[in-house]
Amino acid sequence: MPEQLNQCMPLGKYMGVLTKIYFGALSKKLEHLGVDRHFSILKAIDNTNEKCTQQYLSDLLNFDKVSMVRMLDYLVEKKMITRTVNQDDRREHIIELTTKAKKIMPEIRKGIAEMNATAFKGVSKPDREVFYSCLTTILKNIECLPANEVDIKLKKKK
Amino acid sequence: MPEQLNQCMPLGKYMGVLTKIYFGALSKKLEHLGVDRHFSILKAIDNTNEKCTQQYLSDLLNFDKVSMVRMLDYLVEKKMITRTVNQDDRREHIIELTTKAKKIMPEIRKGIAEMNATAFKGVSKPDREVFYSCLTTILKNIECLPANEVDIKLKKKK
DNA sequence: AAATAATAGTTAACATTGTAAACTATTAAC
DNA sequence: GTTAATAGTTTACAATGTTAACTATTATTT
Repeated sequence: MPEQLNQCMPLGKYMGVLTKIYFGALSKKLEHLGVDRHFSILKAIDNTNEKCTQQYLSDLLNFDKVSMVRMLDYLVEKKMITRTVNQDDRREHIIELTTKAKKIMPEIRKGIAEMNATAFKGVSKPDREVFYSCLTTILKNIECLPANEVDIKLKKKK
Repeated sequence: MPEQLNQCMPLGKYMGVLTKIYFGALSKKLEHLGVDRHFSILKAIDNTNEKCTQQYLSDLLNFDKVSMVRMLDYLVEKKMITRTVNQDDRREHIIELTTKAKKIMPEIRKGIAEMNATAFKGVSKPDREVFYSCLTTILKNIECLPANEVDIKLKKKK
């Protein structure tokens, strides 16, 4: 059992492996749609009721905007999303799912649900709630760093 | 609060930022020793009583062996570790800290402890225990995947 | 004992993501 | 109306992951 958080980093890596596993078949069916983060992006777009801009997605999923541009380029190329200029604020691009993407959303949701079921097998519901609550606290703590500790610029939004 | 694990991935990324913050000064003092994972490696070597081979470190810290070679190359270059062939099994290399590295271990331990204190601020001890226990279960669940789901090769050790 | 398989480590090539800087276009603020 | 801020893009570079091929050494098999 890890004693310190700096020994827990493989979680992200392993979840990447899980994603590959649960979306392997779906990925092949979709001309090898990238598997690592693209499914999370599609789900996030689908979940969003308000206008979905690239900045919004970057903030929500915590990808930097350069990587977001690259990933959205990829999804456009794969005909999974469309990018249209927002006429109310022409700096923004509205991201929307194509019909092709909408059709596979049920499979994506199912894959993500199965992934989570596998990960949390044997963890009780209350424990799971504590886990997510801790995770939330940690993420908050980490984002709100004491100003005296640091190069402030690390805290600033890019 | 995240509902599903695939939305929690920034934890690893943020911990990287924290590492940079808590080791920024130390890093500068050490001719800009890389900050992201090198401190964890040094701590792992220092913690190890048994013989410390590259394979052992890869397994412990969950870095693949190619990356481990690169990072150890870097640490050798920075004169923080030595690599010596194990005369009992000449395939293995024993990794040891140099005196230079041993001297800064207290600072590294302090930095890691402060990092964890920051991350867990406001999380009760029992909750923290549940958190780590969940994390352990999740990591176990993810490593022991049901064989019918997958490309078995993903499970194999590299 | 010799052939074969497995292990530890290395190297090269490539893909992905993060980061920083410079840039355009557009909107907001003074 | 000038200046500042925001959304997005592009380029270049660094770090890590992945695969495959490779050497050297040790263990296993026959």
